[in-house]
Amino acid sequence: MLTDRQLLILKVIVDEFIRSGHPVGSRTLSKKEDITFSSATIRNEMADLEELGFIEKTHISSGRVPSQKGYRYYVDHLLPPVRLTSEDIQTIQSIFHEQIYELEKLIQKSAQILSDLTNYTTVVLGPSVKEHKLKTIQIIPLNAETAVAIIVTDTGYVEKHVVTLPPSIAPSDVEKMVNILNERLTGVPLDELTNKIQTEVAHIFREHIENYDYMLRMLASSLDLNAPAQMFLSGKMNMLRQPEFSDIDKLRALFNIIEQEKEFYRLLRKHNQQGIQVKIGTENDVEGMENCSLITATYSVGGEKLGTIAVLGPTRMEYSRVISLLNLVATDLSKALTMWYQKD
Amino acid sequence: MLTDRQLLILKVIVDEFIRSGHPVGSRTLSKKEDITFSSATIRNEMADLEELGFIEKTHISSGRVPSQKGYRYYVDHLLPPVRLTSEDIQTIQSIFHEQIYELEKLIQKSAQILSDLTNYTTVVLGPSVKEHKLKTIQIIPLNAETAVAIIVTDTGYVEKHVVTLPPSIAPSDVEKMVNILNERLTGVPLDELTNKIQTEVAHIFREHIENYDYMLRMLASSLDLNAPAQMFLSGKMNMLRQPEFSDIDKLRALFNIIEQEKEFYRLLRKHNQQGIQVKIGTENDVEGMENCSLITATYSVGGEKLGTIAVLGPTRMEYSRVISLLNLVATDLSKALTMWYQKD
DNA sequence: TTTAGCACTCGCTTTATTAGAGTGCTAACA
DNA sequence: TGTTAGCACTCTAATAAAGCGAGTGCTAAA
Repeated sequence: MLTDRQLLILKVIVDEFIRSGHPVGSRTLSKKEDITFSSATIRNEMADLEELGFIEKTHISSGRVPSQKGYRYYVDHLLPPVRLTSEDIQTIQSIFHEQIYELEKLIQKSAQILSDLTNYTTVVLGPSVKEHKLKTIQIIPLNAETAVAIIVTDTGYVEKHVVTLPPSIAPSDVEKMVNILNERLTGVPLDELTNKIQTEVAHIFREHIENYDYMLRMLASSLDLNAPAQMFLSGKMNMLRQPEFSDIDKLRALFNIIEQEKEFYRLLRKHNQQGIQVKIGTENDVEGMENCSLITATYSVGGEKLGTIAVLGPTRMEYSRVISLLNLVATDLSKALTMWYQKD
Repeated sequence: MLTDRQLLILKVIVDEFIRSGHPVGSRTLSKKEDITFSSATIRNEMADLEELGFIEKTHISSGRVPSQKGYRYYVDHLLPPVRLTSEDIQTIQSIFHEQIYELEKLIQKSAQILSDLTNYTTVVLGPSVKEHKLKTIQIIPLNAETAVAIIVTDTGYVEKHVVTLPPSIAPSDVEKMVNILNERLTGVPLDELTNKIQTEVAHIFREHIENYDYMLRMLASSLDLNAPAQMFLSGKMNMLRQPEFSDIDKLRALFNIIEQEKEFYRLLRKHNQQGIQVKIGTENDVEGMENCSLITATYSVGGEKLGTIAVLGPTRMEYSRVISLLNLVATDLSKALTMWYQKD
């Protein structure tokens, strides 16, 4: 539908606008090396491209700016193949060459490096803990009334809850309880714990433990992991550098969304298939993100999706570079995690 | 040195400037209810106050603005006694009436409520974990190579480290080790752990544990709590509302400081005596905080300082209100914590 | 000592002016 | 028929000029 020349012009407009941030005029365009025809010709073509909705004017006699549709087309069909500099590659691989033993740290580091390299904001949705398998439960009494319940998973994830104990409970009962729990529940995925306790543990408790009812309720409440999945954010402040957010009100609107985290959680969860996904402007379907694009990738272990890693920037984003970087980080992260999980 | 009338004028200028954010002129002042004399008189007095350095002009024919010295005098001698609204008081006390069993949550909540009520940023320096006493150490093997070491203190604080085990170690040895550690170290403050291990535990290890050397080093590294004390921040984005930071560059400078956390840590640590402390502008001695004031208070248990809670805002801050709120929160937090600790 | 009055100073807002970048259209050219 | 040069026109952004208003300092009178 679009001629080669139109495609060329569209591509150069987007490239140039991403580079400079200013609307692109026909004269500027005609001076680009790839362009062999005159500014008048370009003007004609631009009029067509505008009619088709790929580019827009900011005012009647201004240069052109890519529309959302234009960005979409650019991302889908015109992305220049960007080779990352070896510096970038090295920076990224350096984190994965270090021996890092903590999942959270590794993820946090990935997010940080990505936001540093892109100058945008990075969001990572951590692996859902629900599928991790219980390694051990410990209940450690702190004083007469309270104890801290600690759950450790096979991935090294640790969660703690401070709980109140019934005043009458015997220390030996707590110990007995913990033993029963570990005996029965080790290896069970966290999201099945509550169930399993009801079906398999409850009746044993009933036999052996005083106050079993109270204890069961306590367990249920502290095992009910309301924390859905950890979210890691890095480079929030990079948004301050983007000229599209030099307006303090827009900035505030955006930060509101970022700080809420809820929306992001939804957006990142949506991404289910493998590979890179680019959502431009209103495609995100979040009020206040009309001027933002979100590029997401999943990371996985042995083909099974673990979480999502994403870069948030203005629609005028360096798509090509960000996609390449994100791809690399996601791949390396997946590799690192696969190694990690294989140790079991 | 200052006449009563000058004091009155200074006070009204500061109050009015804090309220409106605009330089205060003699005519505006003369209309205030407390003021019984004419604008010309005020002009004369203002000239004197300016000469003494308490107020400044933003330009030659502008109204007056408090200087840093002016704020200082105001805070030291002219603070209007503010009675908090009962709403404010209720809001604050509501958090402390709930039963909250986790120290971190309680502190985080205090910070949040304070930033919500003041519309400024709140920083809390958590209790230094170093003085907490060890309740138990657990080492939970995850797979052949790694284990997670968990430290629990008498306050319910939990810290974890993923560690590598030497391939040759026997599970029974790990168990033995943990037993020895708990036997010898329970009740020892965290910052003495390393020491105690060297003096009391090392030789026992030597007798009973293979690879004792490696294990000791591992323990040392995972017990060396480089985390000095947790810092909780709340309401960072409130700074976006302050007109003094409508300039994006100033905003960025400030956020840089806030995100670094290092400076704050230093500032909050400095505050050692009891009571409220107000640091205005350059008194903070941090580049980029010339336009900010920091109001700090300590919270404590039984008279012993545990941590610091602070509100950061522009020099044009509602000192009176913030001081009252901070005072209340710090007091209530101390009470709540005293209750908490008494349970032992 | 206080106050009224007045000349004067600036910052801020509005209005004009201009330069520059860009467009659309037309007519001529290959 | 597609391409290009040329031209009139539009609009922004930057700069200058003008007027308003809030405020000052000084003087002289009460």
